[in-house]
Amino acid sequence: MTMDKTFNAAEAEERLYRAWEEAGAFEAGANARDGAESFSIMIPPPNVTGSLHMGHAFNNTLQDILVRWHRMRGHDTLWQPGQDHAGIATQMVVERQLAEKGKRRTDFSREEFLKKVWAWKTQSGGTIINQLKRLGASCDWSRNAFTMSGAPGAPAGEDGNFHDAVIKVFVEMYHKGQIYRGKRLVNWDPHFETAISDLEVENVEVPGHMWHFKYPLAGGETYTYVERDEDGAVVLEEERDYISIATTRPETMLGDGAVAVSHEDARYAPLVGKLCEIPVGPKAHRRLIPIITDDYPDPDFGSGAVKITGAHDFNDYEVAKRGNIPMYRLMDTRAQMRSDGAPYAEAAARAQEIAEGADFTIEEVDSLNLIPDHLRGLDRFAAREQVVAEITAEGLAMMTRPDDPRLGSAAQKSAAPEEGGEVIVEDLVPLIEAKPLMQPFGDRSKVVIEPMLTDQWFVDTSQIVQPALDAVRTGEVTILPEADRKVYFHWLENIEPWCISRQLWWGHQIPVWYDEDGTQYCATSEAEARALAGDKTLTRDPDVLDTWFSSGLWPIGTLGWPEDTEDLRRYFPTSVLITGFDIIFFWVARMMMMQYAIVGQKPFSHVYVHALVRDEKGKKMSKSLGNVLDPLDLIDEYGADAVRFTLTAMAAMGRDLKLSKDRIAGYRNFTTKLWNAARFAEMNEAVGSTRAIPTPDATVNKWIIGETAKTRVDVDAALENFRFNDAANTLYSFVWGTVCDWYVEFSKPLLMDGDDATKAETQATMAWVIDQCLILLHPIMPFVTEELWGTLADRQKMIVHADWPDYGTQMIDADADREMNWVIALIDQIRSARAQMHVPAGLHVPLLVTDLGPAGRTTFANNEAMIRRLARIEGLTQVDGFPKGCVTVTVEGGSFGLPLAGIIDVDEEKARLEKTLGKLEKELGGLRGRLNNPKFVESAPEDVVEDTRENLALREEEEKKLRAALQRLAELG
RNA sequence: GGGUGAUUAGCUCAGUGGUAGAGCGCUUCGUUCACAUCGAAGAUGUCGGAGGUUCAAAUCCUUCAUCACCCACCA
Repeated sequence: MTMDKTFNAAEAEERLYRAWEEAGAFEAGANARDGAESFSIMIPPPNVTGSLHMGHAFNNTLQDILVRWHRMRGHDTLWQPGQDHAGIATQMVVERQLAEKGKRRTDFSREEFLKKVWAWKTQSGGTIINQLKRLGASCDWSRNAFTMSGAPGAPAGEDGNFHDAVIKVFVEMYHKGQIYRGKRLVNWDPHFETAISDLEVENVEVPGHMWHFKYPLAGGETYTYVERDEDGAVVLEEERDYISIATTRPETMLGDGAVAVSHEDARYAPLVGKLCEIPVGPKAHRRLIPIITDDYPDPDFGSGAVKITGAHDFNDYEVAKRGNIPMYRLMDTRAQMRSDGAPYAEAAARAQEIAEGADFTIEEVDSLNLIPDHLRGLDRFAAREQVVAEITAEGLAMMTRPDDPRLGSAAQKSAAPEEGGEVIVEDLVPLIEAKPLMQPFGDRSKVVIEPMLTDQWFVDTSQIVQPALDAVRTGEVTILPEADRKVYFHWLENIEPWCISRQLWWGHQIPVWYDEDGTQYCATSEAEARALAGDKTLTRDPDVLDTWFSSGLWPIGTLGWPEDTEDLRRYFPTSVLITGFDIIFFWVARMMMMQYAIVGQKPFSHVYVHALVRDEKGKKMSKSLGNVLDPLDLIDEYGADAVRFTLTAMAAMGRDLKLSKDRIAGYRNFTTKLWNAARFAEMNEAVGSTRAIPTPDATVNKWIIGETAKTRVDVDAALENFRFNDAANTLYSFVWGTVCDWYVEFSKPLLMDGDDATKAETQATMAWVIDQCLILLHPIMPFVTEELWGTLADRQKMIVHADWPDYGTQMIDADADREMNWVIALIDQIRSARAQMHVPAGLHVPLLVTDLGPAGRTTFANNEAMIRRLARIEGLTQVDGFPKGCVTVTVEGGSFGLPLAGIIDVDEEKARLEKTLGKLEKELGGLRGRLNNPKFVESAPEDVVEDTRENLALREEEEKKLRAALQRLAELG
């Protein structure tokens, strides 16, 4: 049988993966030794809507390396796969499909809609599984989990415990007082009409505008406004009948409950406790609001006076809570100005009573619609234009931008300096936009988030955060790299209540029922709630839970909790979590809190946080930039092994990796190199399935066994410490640089011209070495190694279950090591000299030697065939002195000459030797300088001093020989 | 505003106290029977600047500069 010249990845990968699956190679516990320790990893569940992107490829390659490594080591290994139901993202996909048919979600009942989502999930949810398989991920697919398995309405085949686990956790935490419902200001997404958490919004700065408006004082009252500079000198003093308010959101003026100034702001001190008028709305019903003090206003910013709109701004919300200021909600769920409730006049009248001190409740205030009738139903941005235009027309706008198209001609007039337009400004105004949603519809919704006062469910994180902090502080859970510990601590130490309710349909519906009076009944089922409620009519809370609430239970939920399962005992707590830095808060921190809160144990022992995959220019890959590299395309082009190896080799801890196709091509070449080394072995019958470590006589064979042992030790140490790139680079240089460049070349004369015994032991050694390469590479490059493993010999087991070696550095033969290093140095020197002297490749010349001692002579003789072949020389000739026109090379213990008179240029040789000498002298200078420094000899460790001395002696010897060679050249010239 | 990281060969990056490295690219040579997705040889660095600690600094400390990211953001 003849092997092809290259590995056909496209053909082999699917076949090999199928073979693994058919053999049950990835099942939990496969290849485990009796009584073996367990090793378990939970996959970060990709969104069920997702398709494999570079981040997944990176993340799962690293997991697969660890999993395959542990499995080969005979550990009881589990890689738990699964998908996340991804509330918003999934609902969005299905809603878009409906939109194409001109339908909306609300055209269907909740049950009908959910049926469609499930149908979509059943049909398309497996996409990412197949893509992970293409990458070679060795998950136990028989256990594939889903964060909504077992939910009501789930079709056949979607059964499981996850829903029950989620509900049980909610109920338990509710009854412990760790979950509560309350009216709070939350980030509201007006497009999806749901609350989202702080983590799901992104602050972006866009050019905006800050308006300054006059709020007239009640009853036409006036005061003296005095502004001073830093030294207290008066810079402005004038009578005013208004207070100036700056805002970026004029439309929210309709909901102002007060104006706040700093306690220390002398300018406004006379006004505190008085009323001012909101300069918007029908003149007959303008509302008056109190001027109060609070710590929040900064006297140096804007006018120093802040309007307080508790229902639509996070800072105002805090002020309003402190000062018992009513919070008037202005918009509906789509962020359009409210059109519900009583007419404006009625609401405004009631608001006026409240402003003047009447008692009120949050609910009552929330029911008041303070939108003037002509603005009702307008989009918030249209309302803003309208409000600005109206105020401006009244002459109450102080500063504005004359060219602002939203303002119209009235604005331009009012901005004229003579009419009190003080300064023309354009500020950067922070807006809050929705974060990018998940794949495949990755573009952000672009909708501007509206802070909205709504009833939501919260986890009181302050009650459950402590164990999550302690675990990392004490080292019970380790986080790598170190820098990410700080990120983790910082967030948890400043944690806010976690809003877990979402106004969606797709998700775990909150297990709380209300009776007519609004009393809550939290229970695991409606029957249970009914039992609590007696004969009252119950309605269930329509909200669903934040996706991260359920994925926070991923470790225990996938292992069968709340049942006390065998799996939990075997695989929990899990060993390692491998994840991207972008979900430390979303997921890692929450899993920590939740697992401790529910089962009182850590979810995992180690967290390895990896960085982002960027494009070759260092840009984040994004659809809008068009710089996305699709891992599946790359796998098609270069093979999964090359893609995996590239990601592994670039996985330096804590640093983003810039991916380029050149790099992948380079590692594809590496698979070809490995393939051809194996092909060479096969052609020379250096193959076999023996597992015993060979015990050869030939030095070169002893040497390569020691090199292999070093490599195994280094690879294990690297993987033990999550230094994936070290593992990859160690293997790369061993396979290419040591095995292919040297050992295979050394073996050729032995295999072709050696005696039978030498040939046989070399075949055996090479077979073993190649097998070791395959085994050690298998976790990183599973496909090509499995293919070669099967091609080279009949095996008892596939390589996926091959025994990971445990031999160590005791296999290094120090004499063999020294000898081969000498041989390699000699060959290097001769090659280098030949190349620089332009000696034709075809010319083999004798190697002359004057001063090689008996030991060197033996070493040379032992390896003569190899040296002759690789350095292209004829035999060794003892001479009394080198003839004229001889190229000289020096190695430890001797100098050699290549008689090339008439072929080489004497001047070139002289230049070459002088260059070598120059480098040598620089080095000698350094060495001598150090040894002449008494402090160095005193302070440096003994072995360092000793090494330096030895090195100096060697270099001095070399220097002598080089000088002699130069001397001969001089005589010649 | 707070925090974290980065700055090393033309490019992308390893390298946490002891003689500056890899891959890619570049130059020269090579059709020897594993591999041209290859081989051999070669050039290229005041390790961001400035101080300091040390016998010894790319590495530790201070400071500055530039870049990146994260968090919180003044109405």
